[in-house]
Amino acid sequence: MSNKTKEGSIIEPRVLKGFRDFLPAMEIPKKAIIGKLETHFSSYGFVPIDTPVLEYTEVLLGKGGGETDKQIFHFKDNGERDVALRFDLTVPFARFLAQHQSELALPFKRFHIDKVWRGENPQKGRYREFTQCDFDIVGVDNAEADFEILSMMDSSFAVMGIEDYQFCIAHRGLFNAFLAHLDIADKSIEILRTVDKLRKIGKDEVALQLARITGSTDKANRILSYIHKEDESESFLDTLDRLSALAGHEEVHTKRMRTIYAYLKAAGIAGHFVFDPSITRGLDYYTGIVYETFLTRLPHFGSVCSGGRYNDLASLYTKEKLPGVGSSIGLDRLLAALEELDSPIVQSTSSADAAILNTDAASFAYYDQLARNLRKAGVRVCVYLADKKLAAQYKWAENNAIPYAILVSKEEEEQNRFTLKNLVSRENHPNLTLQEALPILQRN
RNA sequence: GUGGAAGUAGUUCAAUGGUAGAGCACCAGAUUGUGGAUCUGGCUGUUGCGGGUUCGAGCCCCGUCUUCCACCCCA
Repeated sequence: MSNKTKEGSIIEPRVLKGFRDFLPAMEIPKKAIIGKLETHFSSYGFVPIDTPVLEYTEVLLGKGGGETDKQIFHFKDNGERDVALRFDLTVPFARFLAQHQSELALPFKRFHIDKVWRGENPQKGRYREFTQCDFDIVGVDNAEADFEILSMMDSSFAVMGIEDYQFCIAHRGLFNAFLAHLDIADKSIEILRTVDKLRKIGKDEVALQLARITGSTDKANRILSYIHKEDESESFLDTLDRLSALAGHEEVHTKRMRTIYAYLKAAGIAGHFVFDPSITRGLDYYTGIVYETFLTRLPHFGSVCSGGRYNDLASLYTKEKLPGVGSSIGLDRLLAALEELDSPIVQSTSSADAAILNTDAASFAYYDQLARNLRKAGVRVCVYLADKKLAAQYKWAENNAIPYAILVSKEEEEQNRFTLKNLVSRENHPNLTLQEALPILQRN
């Protein structure tokens, strides 16, 4: 294989707009987070699944709206089939459920961490290829399932080591009941999209746009009073009462939200959740509770974890009733935000706990044996493979964020001992046995 | 997809249309194989890419690619 064309010119190495390579400095923390989430999801009894990256276009476009159509990567495959890259993990999951429902025991709780593709124009924290971490519960439509998803969102952020975040919750069903009460349910989608911009363009501009959509200043003001809290400190339950009254004393959805909040309270995590009636979500398939997550120090980055209840999604593919609720962490956006914040989470890039330096190439077999013994004890260790001056070897270890060097003199080799050197403090621990070295290495 | 801004060495930044520079980083050596000092030398580069105008383009014009911003939408 050659990287040259027939003319002998070198092909410019490049990747598509919105697509990225991951160097170890970012891939290591990314993989670490994924590992933590997988362990965490499993601890709740969620199970992993996988689905194809490529699907029939009609399967993915079944519902979701015109915007999805525009953003989906689709093309003809070599057999002239109309195919598309998955736009999210939720729609393929609905297809998966319809296809395998006889093999699944409901309620079914699954997680799925993988890449999705959208043909949007990229920006910081916004890519054409990105990883979503989905977790969903299907087969039950109740407050307990809604709560468990919210509870897992909260504990997932704790597990990832992220602080300063806020979950903003609303209820699509309650809002639709409110619109029906105002007799403008037919304009629902347009209104939802305008309401969603409150955070960005402010209430005056939203009021103007709503008046244009509904043709009524009065209705626009009533929508505004629904989505905009005059009193920022209004409590979750007070907001709920106010919205219920505005929606003509709506009962069903209000009661659901009350129960969910009671569970959050009992679990001691209610403080991370605020009722934000302006959260509506752009995707059309949500029918109940919806939520977005913002990092309080970087709100303009947008939501890093969103989702909601979708009771009719699987109805595209089956007559069976398969209500679901779920959430998705936007891992790439989250990593971009953590990088922006100089978070220690994206700075832990060490490839090993210790490097055995090459002070005598003739001793390689001994170094290898020492490395094997350390690995058996659970230490991540590598042997420096080139034959260079020690200064270069220290530099190499430092560039790889390896905290300890291991040096073996002739005398130490004969006694099966070695010197451990802390590469940050440059402190030496000479003449150690493996057993003596382990506690020092394991402190990290 | 639409509109705007930007793109120079690995990186941070200079250069009126007139010969591509500086710090840091990197590599080699002085230097002894347990490094952060100093000195010497070196690569720092087809100025994102391709055309055009011009005696001459990093600079002006057109196209294109990428990044960033806004719209749209979203994780």
